[in-house]
Amino acid sequence: MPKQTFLNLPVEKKQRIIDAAADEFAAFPYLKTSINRIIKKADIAKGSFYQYFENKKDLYKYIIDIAGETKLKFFRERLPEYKKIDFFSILKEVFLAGIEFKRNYPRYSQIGDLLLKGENESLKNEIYDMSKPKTNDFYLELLQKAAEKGEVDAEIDLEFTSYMLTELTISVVDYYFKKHSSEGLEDLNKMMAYLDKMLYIVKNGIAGEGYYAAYQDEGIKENLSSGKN
Amino acid sequence: MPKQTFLNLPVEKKQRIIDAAADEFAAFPYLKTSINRIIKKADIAKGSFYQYFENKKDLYKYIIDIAGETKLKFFRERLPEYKKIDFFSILKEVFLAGIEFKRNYPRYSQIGDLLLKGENESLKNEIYDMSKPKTNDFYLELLQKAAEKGEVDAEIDLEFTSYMLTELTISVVDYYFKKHSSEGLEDLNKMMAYLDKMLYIVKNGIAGEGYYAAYQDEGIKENLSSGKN
Amino acid sequence: MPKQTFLNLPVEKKQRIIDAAADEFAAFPYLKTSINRIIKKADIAKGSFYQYFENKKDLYKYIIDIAGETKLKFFRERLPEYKKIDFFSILKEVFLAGIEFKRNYPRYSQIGDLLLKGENESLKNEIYDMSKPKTNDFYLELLQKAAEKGEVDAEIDLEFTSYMLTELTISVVDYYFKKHSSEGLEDLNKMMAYLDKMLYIVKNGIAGEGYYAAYQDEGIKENLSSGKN
Amino acid sequence: MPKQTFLNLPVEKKQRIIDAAADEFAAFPYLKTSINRIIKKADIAKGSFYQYFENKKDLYKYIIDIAGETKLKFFRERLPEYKKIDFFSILKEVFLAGIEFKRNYPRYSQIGDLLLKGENESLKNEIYDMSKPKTNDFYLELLQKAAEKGEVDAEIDLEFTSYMLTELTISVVDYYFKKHSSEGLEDLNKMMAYLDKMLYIVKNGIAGEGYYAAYQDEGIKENLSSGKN
DNA sequence: CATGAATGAGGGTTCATTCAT
DNA sequence: TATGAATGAACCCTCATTCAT
Repeated sequence: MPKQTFLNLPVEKKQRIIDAAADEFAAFPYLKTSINRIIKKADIAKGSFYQYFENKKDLYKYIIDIAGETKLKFFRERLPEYKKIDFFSILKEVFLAGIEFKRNYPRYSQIGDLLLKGENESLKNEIYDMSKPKTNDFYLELLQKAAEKGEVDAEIDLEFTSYMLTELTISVVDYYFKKHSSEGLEDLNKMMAYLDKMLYIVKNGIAGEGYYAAYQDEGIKENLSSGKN
Repeated sequence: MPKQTFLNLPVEKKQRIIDAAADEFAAFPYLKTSINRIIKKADIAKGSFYQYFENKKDLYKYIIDIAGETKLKFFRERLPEYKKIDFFSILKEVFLAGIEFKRNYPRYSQIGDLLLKGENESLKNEIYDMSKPKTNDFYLELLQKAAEKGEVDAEIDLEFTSYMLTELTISVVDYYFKKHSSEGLEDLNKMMAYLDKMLYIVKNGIAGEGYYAAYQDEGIKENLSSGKN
Repeated sequence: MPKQTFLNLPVEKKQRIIDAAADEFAAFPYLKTSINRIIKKADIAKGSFYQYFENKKDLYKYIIDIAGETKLKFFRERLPEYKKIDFFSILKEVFLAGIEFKRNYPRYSQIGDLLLKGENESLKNEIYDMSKPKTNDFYLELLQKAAEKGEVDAEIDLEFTSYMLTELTISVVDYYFKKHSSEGLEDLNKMMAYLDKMLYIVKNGIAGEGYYAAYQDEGIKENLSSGKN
Repeated sequence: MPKQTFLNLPVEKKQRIIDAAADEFAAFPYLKTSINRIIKKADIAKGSFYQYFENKKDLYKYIIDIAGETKLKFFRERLPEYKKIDFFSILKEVFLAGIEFKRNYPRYSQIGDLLLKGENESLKNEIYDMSKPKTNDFYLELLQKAAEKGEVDAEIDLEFTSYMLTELTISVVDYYFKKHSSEGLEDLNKMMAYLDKMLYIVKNGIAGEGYYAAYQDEGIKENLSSGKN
């Protein structure tokens, strides 16, 4: 986290530095980001940078933190009421909010994506220990409420499921870009179609009638229940 | 891909270079890998390297390709017969084979992981266009056979589902390491427990009775069907 | 030496600065010491530092001075009476006191050692001109008293001899650490054994009977007397 | 030690680099030496430097090694015959040779001095493990021969004594410069006078008649003998 | 076809000191 | 008197690529 020196800076200068850093971290994978470029863009001296932050990682964590806070605030404002609609519809809303965030804060969103997919595992873990609660627990929270209302299978492992949901949500976006790369986020309909497919799986599963017909008596049941917990 | 000069090399020398490169790409995220270290380990001249490969990326793609081929071969040999057991049990076998591959070819496995999680998106896409078909279609193939046998819901989008399955499988391993970091792959039981949870979700979905009771008459059905094909 | 501003400081703050500086100068060779670290540890402002001291060297000299005074005071208190025992036994006492000082004031002792061995010759000379008298004259004083009592050869150059004694004393400790590095000062017996060897040489010299037998008539005598003065 | 790359260089270029490095290491304490200055003076690229040497320390060790070899060669050539004269006269010759070396190879001599007095203890130890045998054993060798001829007290610890002799020799020079700083080595007579004083002490010891008269019966003898071996 | 020396921009980081407030 | 932000040169080191031999 920034040194006091940075926090004491005039707002305008602070913002200049944050902007320059966000630009850089959104534009390059962490290992390729350059302090030199950041300070040049922010128009501060090299030495000053190290008066503000311990090192590059310190700045990075700070920007990640800002991005996370911004996202959380955005979500909280956009999704004030979960009560009226069912869990899977809420998931849809959350997803839409995520897309919207990507549109409104492409830089922060991009930074988060780069981190999430970052190859620097140890850095990632360090960041996670700091920020994970905020983002990951979001789904867990929703799941818990849904469980209370009986909207989800009572026996599933909520924490595990929330993790899978997170990953699946990301996968939907990835799949979209894989199939329609470079189209941007213009055609929301296609994206939503994929989301529906994903939600269908999560909701109903994919086992077909043939499966139950053929295997239901051969101890599969036990196998299944062991997966509940 | 390597230049002809490389292919003309004696097998022993080729292997030395491949080994050195695999070591390097397994040890560092791509952006941190160093040609200097590779040529030193392989004991070849700097100039020679550039007569064998266009550049670092060229070598990287080549190693990725080898890793992919090795993995595919390993799977094909280990999973010769899918006919006798049901689809979800096969998924389990495939998963186990993946773990086994990790154990037998930790370097290649590690390289694949680093790539998959690599922050260098453009590089990744370049690689994907080349190698994804090989690994990803594996699940698709299985799904298609399962569909023929009616083991999976007839209306789901097989390609999309195979993508989700791939991601979920990876997520299971990630979750395991997140929860039991540094335990290695020793305790397969814990891992398999997570796998069962994942398969349970994929098989049955997570919608609970409360969901159907409350929302079944409010047009949710349509929503669901739109998620099928 | 410190500016008046420093001397005006409340005792507690002065001490904080002295402590921080002593820590730093004991921990690093002078050229590697950092004002940044010192002010951080002392919790004073960068600007304040330069209002208290001219620069790093100024502070360094001041700390060296304090260390010297402390050492001298320690010795004077511990060795109040030289009268009862012979000169060489006093040397032993002095040596022991030195070891004791090392134990009681490891920081100051370490600073002195770093300075003594410091590669920055010009800095060293500057310091010496200031502080050497205090420590070096200690041996000279002892030697003078011993000379008066006839305990040492009447014709030796006392000043020169005191210098050699100083160096030899240091060498004994160096030799000990060279032979038993990392043992610390725990085993005083070994150290004292080396000291005895040194004192033996200083007391008796190392010339053997064979030397006198073979060369006594060949003008060696004159050579010897020329060394007395 | 240098990489093969360096050894393959044309003699002229190698020498240019060695010269530039020797200049630098003679001019500054190790911690203040600058690779930048060295490469500028040697007129080589920054990258080239790191093709030749691992790092600054690697180069430093190399230069130290060269200096040591040069000194040893110089001594061996200048002191071919120890047989005809007594041990203490040989010491004188050795000392003179050292002075002469200082005059002929002031740079190498200066580097050695800086190292010897260097405050960077760990670096020094590293170097010592490499080069100490060559220089320190020189005195030991002489002492052993002298012991065989009975020229030195049969019971002294030769290794310990050789260490003390080394240190005393250095101290003589230090003392000279302390008393006649900035006179250079012009007035050899003064220096030799100090040497004689030192040799006198080493030869005869400094105990006076008064010492033996007063303390000889009070168990001092045992103390002395314990200092022998 | 093999070689390996040459390159120099760029990396992140530390530093003692100044000076306006 | 106290402050602490600003400075920018200097530090060591790494890098992928070129090219003359």
